[in-house]
Amino acid sequence: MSAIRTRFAPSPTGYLHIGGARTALFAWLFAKSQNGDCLLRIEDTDKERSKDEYTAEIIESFKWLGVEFDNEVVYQSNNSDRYSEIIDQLLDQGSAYICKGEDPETDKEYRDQNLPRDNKTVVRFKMPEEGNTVYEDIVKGQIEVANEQLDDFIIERSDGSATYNLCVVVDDLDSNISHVIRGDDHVNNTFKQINVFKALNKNIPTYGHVPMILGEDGKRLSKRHGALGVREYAGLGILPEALKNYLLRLGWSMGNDEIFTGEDMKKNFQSGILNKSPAIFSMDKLLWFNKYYLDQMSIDQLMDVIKLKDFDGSEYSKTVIETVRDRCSTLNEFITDTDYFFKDPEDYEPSLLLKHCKDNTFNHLSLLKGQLESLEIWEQTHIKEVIDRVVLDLEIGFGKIGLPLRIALTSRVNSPSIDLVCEILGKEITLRRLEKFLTKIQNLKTDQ
RNA sequence: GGCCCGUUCGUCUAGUGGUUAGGACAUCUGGUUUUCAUCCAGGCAACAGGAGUUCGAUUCUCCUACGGGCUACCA
Repeated sequence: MSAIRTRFAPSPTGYLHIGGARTALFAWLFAKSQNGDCLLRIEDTDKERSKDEYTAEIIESFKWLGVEFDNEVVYQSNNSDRYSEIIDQLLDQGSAYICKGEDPETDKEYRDQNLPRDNKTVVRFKMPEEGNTVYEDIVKGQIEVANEQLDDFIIERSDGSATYNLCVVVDDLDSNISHVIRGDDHVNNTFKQINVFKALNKNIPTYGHVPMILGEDGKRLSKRHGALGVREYAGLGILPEALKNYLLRLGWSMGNDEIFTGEDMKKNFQSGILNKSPAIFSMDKLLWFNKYYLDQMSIDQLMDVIKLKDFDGSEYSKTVIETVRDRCSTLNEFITDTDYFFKDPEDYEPSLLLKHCKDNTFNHLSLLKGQLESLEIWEQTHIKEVIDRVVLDLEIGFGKIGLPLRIALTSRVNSPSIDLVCEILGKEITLRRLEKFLTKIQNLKTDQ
């Protein structure tokens, strides 16, 4: 009888950012953990700022995140007749009044005057003038405000359209919302909405206000400090599971546990607790979660989500992924850190050459190249033996020859073990790159 | 300014009227690694301040400070 039903109600005036995504996750989990439904409602009554493309982006973002809403998406723009109906009812029963839309205090004079409606007037809701409005918040506990603090707020604009605080109540009513889980920027609206429910003589839903997310500098999250859209995290190479897990842990906890997969979340959400205070976003920790989920994936799964032409399912591409996976904490790093496995370095950082190629580097590398050419079994251990021997013979440190070799083959100073890289690349490609590199640094020397 | 809410390591947090205040991320130090990363071991680090209540408060109450939110014919 009292089925759990929640909703997430964004206004399509921008992309879905992580704060909204987290609020939605909590509303969704609250319902799903109790066999309930969670609806998506697009609050597009602000015709100026609402855009269809944002609606599409929001829906896409949730699809990616793996948050699936129930029933049809509700668009407030479709419900204007219904809002007018309720406003008329409120007017008829004396719970609202027509006024000139000046400041709330002067408008109050029209409370009982029955002004004629025209295209200049607005409709205000009559707030109780005495007593308190109190409610029990699921996350914050009891919250109370004196009614004298509350203004008679506008429910119908001069153009005849209904405003937010009225639409919300009507839609929550019509959708049979049992629990309103939303951001705590709405606590003050709750007092207004509760009084509308009362005027309508309807049951008031249970409210739960989750605190906001703050940027890394502790300030309100905005585009300037890291309030990226959900889709942008996807672009950064973050896995949806990781973002979801991180967002959950930002404000929700169950003992000392950190890892919660999609199923774990639903199963345990009721056993955990929601924090009352705002939390600061940390990219470092998100990345840690991302690495964790990356580690759980098989090579085939990785190949599937990376979506790079070079990762074609061949043994070679699998080997590449296997050898670099420890050093990657985002999907994108699999792409940017493996290019040298698929094509010869085109150019080298001049500063790199300058720093690591000294006078005798050419001779050292030439010697090494000669030794590698005559190596019959092209395997890591044998390649390592060759390098070790050359290092020993020349009485130099490994870095004197290993680093230039790494640069020659990969064009960078960090890579997996260079002997392993040689093996994976194969003898032919290794020698080819070495040859090209030798020519390069020889010219470099004659240029000087 | 008014109103509402909040405050445990740098960050996310666990926890209790009596605890060596726990974990995770970050950081630092070792070990592994010829580089980087991974991995392993260890270290540093917190109850905002002041009054009460109490035999005893991080935990309960009040005040202050600080932080966040709201204060639209936006949502």
